[in-house]
Amino acid sequence: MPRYNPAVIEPHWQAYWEEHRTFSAPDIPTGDKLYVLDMFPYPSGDGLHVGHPEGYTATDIVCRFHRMKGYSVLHPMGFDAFGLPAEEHAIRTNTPPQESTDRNIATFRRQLKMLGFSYDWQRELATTDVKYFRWTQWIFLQLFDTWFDEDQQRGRPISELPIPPEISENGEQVVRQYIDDHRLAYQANAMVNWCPALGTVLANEEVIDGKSERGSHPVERLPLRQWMLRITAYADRLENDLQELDWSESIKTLQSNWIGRSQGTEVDFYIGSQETNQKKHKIFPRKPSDDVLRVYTTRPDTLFGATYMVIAPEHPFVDRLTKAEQQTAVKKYCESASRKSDLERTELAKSKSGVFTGSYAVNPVNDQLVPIWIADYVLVSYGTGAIMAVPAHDTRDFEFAQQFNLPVVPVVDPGDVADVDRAAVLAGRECFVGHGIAINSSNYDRLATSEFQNQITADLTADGIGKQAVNYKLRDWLFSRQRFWGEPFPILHQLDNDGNPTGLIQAVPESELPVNLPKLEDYKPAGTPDPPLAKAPDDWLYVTLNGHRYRRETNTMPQWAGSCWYYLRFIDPQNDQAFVDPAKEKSWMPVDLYVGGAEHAVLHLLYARFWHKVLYDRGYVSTPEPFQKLVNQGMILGELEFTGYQDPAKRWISTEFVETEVQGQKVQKDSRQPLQAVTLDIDQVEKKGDSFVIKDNPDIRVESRSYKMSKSRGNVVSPDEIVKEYGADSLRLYEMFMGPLEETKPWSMAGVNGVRGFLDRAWRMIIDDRSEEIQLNPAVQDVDLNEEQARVLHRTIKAVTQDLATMHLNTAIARMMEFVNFFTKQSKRPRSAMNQFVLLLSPYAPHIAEELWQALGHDPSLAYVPWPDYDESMLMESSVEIPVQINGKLKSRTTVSVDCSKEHLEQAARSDKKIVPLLEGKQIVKTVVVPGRMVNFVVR
RNA sequence: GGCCGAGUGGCGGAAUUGGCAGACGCACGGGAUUUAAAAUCCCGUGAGGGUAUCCCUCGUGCGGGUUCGAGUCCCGCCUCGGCUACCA
Repeated sequence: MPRYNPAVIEPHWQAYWEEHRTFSAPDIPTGDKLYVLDMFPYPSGDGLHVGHPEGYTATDIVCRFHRMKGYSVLHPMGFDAFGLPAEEHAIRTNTPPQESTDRNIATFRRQLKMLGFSYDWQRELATTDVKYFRWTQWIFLQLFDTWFDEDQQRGRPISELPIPPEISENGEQVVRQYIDDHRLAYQANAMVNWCPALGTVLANEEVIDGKSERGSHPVERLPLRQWMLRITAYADRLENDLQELDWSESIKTLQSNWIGRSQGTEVDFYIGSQETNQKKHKIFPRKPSDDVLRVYTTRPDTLFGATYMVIAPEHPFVDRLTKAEQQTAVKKYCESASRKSDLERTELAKSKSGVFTGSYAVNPVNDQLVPIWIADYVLVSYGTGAIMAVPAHDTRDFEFAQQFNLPVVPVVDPGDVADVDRAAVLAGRECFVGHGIAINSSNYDRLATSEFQNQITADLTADGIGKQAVNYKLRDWLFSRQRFWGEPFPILHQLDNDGNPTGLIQAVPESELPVNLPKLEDYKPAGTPDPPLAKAPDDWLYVTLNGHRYRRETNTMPQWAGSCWYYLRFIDPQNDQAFVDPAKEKSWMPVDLYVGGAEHAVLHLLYARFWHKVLYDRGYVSTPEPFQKLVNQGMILGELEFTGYQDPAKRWISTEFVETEVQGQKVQKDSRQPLQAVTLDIDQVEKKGDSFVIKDNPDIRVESRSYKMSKSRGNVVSPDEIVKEYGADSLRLYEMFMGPLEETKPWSMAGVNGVRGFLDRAWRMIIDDRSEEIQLNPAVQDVDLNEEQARVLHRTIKAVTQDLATMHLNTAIARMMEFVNFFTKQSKRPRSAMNQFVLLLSPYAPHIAEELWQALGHDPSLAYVPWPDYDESMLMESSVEIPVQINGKLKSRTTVSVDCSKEHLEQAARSDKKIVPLLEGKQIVKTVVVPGRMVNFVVR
């Protein structure tokens, strides 16, 4: 077998590594450690996508490199296996979801092994393993057992929660309620997407435009008892601790924006009877009293411009504030609002909607009566669910005021600012949201916005009608799903003698874990909002503990749960005494490099960091953050496509006359006629100016771009076909050669063929492809390197090593290609250089490298052979070509010795035969000489 | 609407961070080998032009600026992509 044949050598070396446990990691690292983690995949029925191996290959290269550098490397893989598709499959086929999950995992495992990743497969786990989710449940119990101490800014055991006397004097029931209200895991009523036609509760992503994704049935919003996690308590720490992390600034801003901390002021507007008017308190009450409507604003300086108020349709005061004559209208409005999805409330609503309650409140700063409206542009879940509306200085309020003819009172003078029509603002005809100088604000007039804010917040605080407040866009985490295929909650609901819930809850004792999923008769939806587990057999559902009868919690945890801590379990995957051994945890954590798709940039990473911080506060982990360095790989798109557009009469329409409608339909700009997309072949088009046009009709521009890979577009590439045709090493190499890891890049089959060509050439550089047996190419000889060969070798080692350290894997491959191009032309190829090259190549293309290493006469494996060193002195060339410029324009090049002095270089440039005539008769104003770099004469 | 990112040959992308734009690969063209093809090897390949084995001009989305010198820095735009969605 003289030719490079990946189909033979790849399975051989995979079997070798597996048999010899080449990549098993020690329990405790010896010497330097490196923990490199891939975001583990959801094992879908479609198998691996070429997007997966991109990040996996990059991390594998880093791992293989560090093993050769002498590090202890932990590089595990597992499966995030709970999830909706498996449950949908179970419903359709009436088979337990475990079965399809196991099948899919087997496919993923096979595909991952086929790509030669150096995972320690002994540590493989799936979130659906009972042995794993036993500890997911255990961590939930820690969250349940923790309260957040605001003063100390950390989570503490619930047993240390101080109980105020006014609580404890009301008896055990009230105390237990108080305690439950302070846990990090607590129950609340939250809205769910209930679909009566399907008889099930849907996840947000299953709802599209207010209809179910499957079957397009109407979806209602329904309040349901849910488990929540108090992530907002950790919001400030989650934001501040980002600073210490080696993550890209854009991901940090993304998380920071998601947390969305804003500082503002809470203000009470009096809504009681007119006679008493507003009361002033000594101190601002923690919970608003019944006769006030509390609002949150970031612009307390605009209080004098508040001309009306708005409460959310779900606000608890809706009924109280609705006057008899408005009853019908309000009821109708709130009902229609409850049917709207969040999306409909925002994007699709081109104009604002709302209804007047009939009630008024008193503006505390000027005692004016302002009408209270209900509108769905105010969200009940943010701030206090009520706002003071300042149409002159808030675009949303302005739109609403225009719609319903409400007064606009300007209170901020913008002054002379570009793009602002000051006169229009002062006349209330335009809205201005910037800072300026106060007007129409009594004795606050003439104050600058920020001074005003400080001043009025102090004054409101002194009067007990306001105080500074902080709000977050981040909401508490809705942590339960009405689904079967998830971790059961280790929670019991106490029942009274009649079998009704008492409202008291009880954690399942740690010794009773795990709470496994029951076997069900069928997986069909119950037809009620009850979770499927409510249909479980009684011997699962009902529990007797310490003489009480309990019913198990029937909600399950969301898919995020298992992925919140898997990186810890990989450190000690078999431990049945603890979720992770503390000594092992301390020696391996934190994760040194975490690579995955940007789609998890916010939620997964935020949730995992939150759990980690709770575990840290409770002393179970040693680092405040789990992932020290994070890299987000870019998306891999399908092959480049050319698309032309035709109208119904099959006439071509150039792209500048094509518009996209909201639903994605392409239409002609003026006539709004729908257009047909036609895929064109590369040789039907040509480049003209900035765009591509139809060759036979150069006035017609066409679209040229790559699209996301999707089944419906039919541009999905499977790793299986690439490995079959080109081999795993070619796939790995191509994915790295495509471009920078973080960038979005289009797939190209021709590109895969190109890197395969490189591996073929590398093979022939070392192996005699004419012989029957594997034997060395006769050009490979035990000879010393000549000066040039040594320079090329050491330059390659240096470049490849440095590029690897900075994860510029595409240019490292280019350097190795240059090496092969050079040495292929050498009639004598020193064996030592070939050895070094194979080591450089091995992290990228490990199978061919092992094969070549053996052919060069070494024992397997090269996985722990020291990484080549380079000698800086070998890189030096004796002479160097220096560009000579006149007025910054390149005019000539001159060759000088590498250690040439500044003076000498200038002299050489000045006397260059092309430069001499150009300088003749000119006055040299300035000469710039950068030794080893360039010379520039500035002349007049 | 907001935030983030990106615009360099026919295509993917390089460019030591202000110093020879287009490394490397693909595609394409020419040649060698071959009965022929595949494979392989060699040469060429940003655009335009000229007195054509040599030389000139232009050129990194557009318009300005800083600098001896800008793909790289600053200001203002345009286009595309991703995320997000009335957060008061």
